[in-house]
Order: sequence, then C-alpha cells, then structure tokens
Amino acid sequence: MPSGVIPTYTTTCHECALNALCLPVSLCDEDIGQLDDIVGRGRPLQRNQRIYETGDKFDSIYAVRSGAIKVFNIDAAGDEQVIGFYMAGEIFGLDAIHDQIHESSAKALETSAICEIPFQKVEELSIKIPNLQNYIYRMLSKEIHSDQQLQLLLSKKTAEEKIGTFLLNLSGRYQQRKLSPNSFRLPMARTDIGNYLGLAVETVSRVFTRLQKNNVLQVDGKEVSIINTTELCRIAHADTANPG
Amino acid sequence: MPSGVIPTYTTTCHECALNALCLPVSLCDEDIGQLDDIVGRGRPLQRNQRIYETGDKFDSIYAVRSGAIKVFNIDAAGDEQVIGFYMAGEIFGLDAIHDQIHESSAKALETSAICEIPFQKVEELSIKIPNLQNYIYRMLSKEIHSDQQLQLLLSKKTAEEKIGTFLLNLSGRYQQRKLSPNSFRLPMARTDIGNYLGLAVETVSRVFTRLQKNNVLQVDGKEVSIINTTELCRIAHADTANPG
DNA sequence: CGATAGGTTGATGGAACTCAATCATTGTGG
DNA sequence: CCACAATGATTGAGTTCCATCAACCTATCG
Repeated sequence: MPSGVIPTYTTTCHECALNALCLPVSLCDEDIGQLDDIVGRGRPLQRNQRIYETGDKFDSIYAVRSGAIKVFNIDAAGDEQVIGFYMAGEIFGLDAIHDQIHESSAKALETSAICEIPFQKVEELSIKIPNLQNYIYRMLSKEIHSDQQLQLLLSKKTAEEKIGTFLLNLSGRYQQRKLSPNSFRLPMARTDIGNYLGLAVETVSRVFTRLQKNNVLQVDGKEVSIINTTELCRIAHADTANPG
Repeated sequence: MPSGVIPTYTTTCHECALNALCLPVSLCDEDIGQLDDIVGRGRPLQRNQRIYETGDKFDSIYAVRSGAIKVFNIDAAGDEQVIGFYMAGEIFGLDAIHDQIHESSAKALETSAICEIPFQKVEELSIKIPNLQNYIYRMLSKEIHSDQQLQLLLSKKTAEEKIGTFLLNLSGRYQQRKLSPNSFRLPMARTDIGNYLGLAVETVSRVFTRLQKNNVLQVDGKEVSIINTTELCRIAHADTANPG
C-alpha cells in the first residue's frame, strides 16, 4: 500500500496510533491482522452526523479514531438524555449486544472518524483467539464498572462535585492519550454536560464561572485549563486526578 | 444421587428452578452438564454475611439462587454507597472482571443461597461452547444497558419518579420469577433504597406514606402491595409496568 | 445583517436535605 | 422473661441547593 497519501480512513490497526488504547495488548501481529480484516473504516463523519439511531438493528460496535461521539436516548416526551461521551480509542455501542437492537442513538459532536467492527465477526474471531475473548469480557466489564461509578456520581454528589469529577475524568482521558491533562477543549456543549450530569445548563455555567473566579479553572468557551488541580480534586472529593 | 434429601446447596443446574433465568436457553444438556461441573454451591449465607469485599482478588462471578444480595462501595469518608440489588436468578460480580480486583463489596440482605462460578473456567468453557460465549457477551451487555437506564433515572427524575420506577422494576422482576407483581416483600431497608436512589431515608419514607394516602400503594413495613398499577406507571413516567 | 443557537447572569420558588424528636421493632444480657 | 439498648421507620420544622423563568450577550451562518 502506498504511504503518505493514504487517507486517514484506510489506516490499519497496525498503523493506528490508538491501538495501544483500543486493542488488547496481548494480541500477536497475526491476530491483529485478522482483526484488521473485519474492521470497516468509513469516511470521516461530519458534526451532528448520526451513527445509529433508536430502533436500528445492531450489527457492529464502534471504535472512535478521532473526534468525539455522543450517545443518547430520546424519551417519550421527545427530550434528549445523554448517556455518555466517547473519545479517540474508546469503544461504544456495547449496550445493544444484548437484544440486538439499538435502544440509544449516537452522533458525532465534531468531525470524527470511527471504525465499524461487525460484532458477529468479533464473536467468531474471539472463539479462535482466547486473548480476544478475554479482552472483550474485560472491556464490557470496564464499561459496567465505569457506569456504576457514574451512578454514584449522579445520585450522591452536588453540582460542583459532579462538574469537578467530570472535568477530572476528561483530564485523565486526555492524559492517557498523551494530550495535556491541564488544558483541553470540551467537545460537547454546556447543554450536553448538564444533561449528562443531571444539571440545568444554567447551573453548569454558574459552576464554571465560580470555579474560574476561585482560580481553579480558566474557561474560555469550550477551552478549559485546570489551574489548581489539587483544589479541583478536593472539590470533586477525588483522591487523584484520574478517577476511572 | 439420592433425591429428596439433597440439601438445597447441592442442586444441579439441571434441577435448579431458576435455570431458565440464569442459564443461556440455547445450551444443550451436555453443555449444561459441563457448566454444572464448574459451579460451586456453598452453604446458605446468613443475613449480612459478606461474599466479597473491596480489594479482594476476583475469581468468580455469582448467581443468586435464593434471597437477595446488596452490592455496594465504601467511599473515602467511610460511607456506604449502594450500587445494586440482585435477586434469585441474577448474576453479580461482573464489574470486577476488568481488573481482576473487586472494587465493590457484596453482602446478603437476608438468608440467601448463591452459586459461585469461577470465571477462568467460564472463559475456558466459552471458547469451546460458542453459545455460552454469546450468552456471556449478552449478559454483560444487558448489565451495561440497565446501568445506563439507571443513570437516566438518577440524573433526571424526582423522588416520586425514582421510587415509582424502582418499585415497578422490582415488580417486573418478581413477575419474571412467577411471583406476584403486585404484592411482595422488600428485602432491603429504607436506608438502602434511599442510598441506591440518591434520596434521604426521610424522603423515601415520606413518598411511601404519600403513595399510600393516595391509594397507589399499601405499605406495611417491608410488605408492599401495588393497589393502582396504572397510577404508579404514570407517576414513574413508564409506559409499562416492566421497565427494565 | 437579521436570525438562530449557545452561553451567561439575575431573581424566585420549590423539592428535597438536614436536624430533631418520636415510635416501632429487634436483639441481648442479666 | 423482661429491661434496655440498638437499629430502623416515621413525622415535623427549618434550610439550602438547584431548577425554572427571564433577560441579555455573543458567535456563527445563510
């Protein structure tokens, strides 16, 4: 394959800078090659472009290669309910394996690239590659664990604690990606943050303002800098900057 | 094996009344036999007896055979944070697969019996039995999905909506077990319910009282009867009595 | 350039938390 | 077997955090 002119959306798993995050580390080159063969890499998604919607048949899980994805429900009243945000190296769509129908929807928050991974193929392959099966089990378990942590956040914490924890969580995820943990751009709107955390937009805005006044954050639109990590950890009631 | 005098805790999966709930329906007799061989069945647990604790090494997942189990965290301040309740036919401990350490604890809410299922054995067996692998994937996915639904409950709903949804969820689970969906005993304390739903105990108590005054419920300690299911559904903003 | 969406700020009310007292139930040791 | 402690549940009073309503600002875009 010619190099240099390869559009992003044809990179292989071998070449992908994210494979340390996205792939089981214990797979050998041959195994990765087999995985490679089943992964579909479409063209980049535009902002707001849908990946799947409520009611769609489930065929694939998805890995984010660049950009950010929002997963959400639309309730009976037509209101959006944000379930989660996924960034480069993370995998989404796992909740639909169970009944083979998507009960949530997913859209790109910004220009994004994703890998489509047909789940039937994953199942077949994971019979042959025990390490892959183990990886999938652990990946699903990790999602369960982080969803449970989020439950605690949502049910017990104040607005400040929620937003502090949310920012520290994002910070940690950026750090894992070798990006600055102290200065980053929020891919989602204030509305989405509030919706996700169970807060009114106004509350999100007010907390941002307050944290800025107290020299904990520097906020300029979607650009956020964490000025005082220690204080932010204290506010979030987190022992470390990387809670989950 | 002699029958009639077999203590409950040596029943096989074949004989277990819960196998329709707990086992993948698509397993043949031989497959079930293999699963049977790896399942440990200890003696019944007393109320408050621990199954695992934070920090314990992860070896097994667990199926509830009778009684009810509470899974919870203890936070830095020493406070308990309830993650979930599990009843007969349900499987818990799935969140620890990921890093092989239990980050939560589990205890019996009442006299209970559980099956211990060594996960390593499950992995080995599920390589050989594709239907079992598929079942585990779906089981994990189902847990993800229900955790996400709980997130929406916790972040967006009022106290009445939370308790209404909680009761309807319990009701549905009793119905699945061929028990009355309209009259049952809560295995957990008010404190646990409040903790789980992110409400103060007093609020739980007040909502119960209010729902009783409005002839939606009949409450006597832990005995609950749903008098007006339609109204309870309306309160919970659920279309059906079985939301999960 | 007006229109629309997203974000901030202020004023107000209410749902639920906290504190406190009482009642009910369960468990325990003398 | 009963007294008494401990735990759990209920009810009331006061307080607070956050949602709601409303106005205004800013940026993006056709």
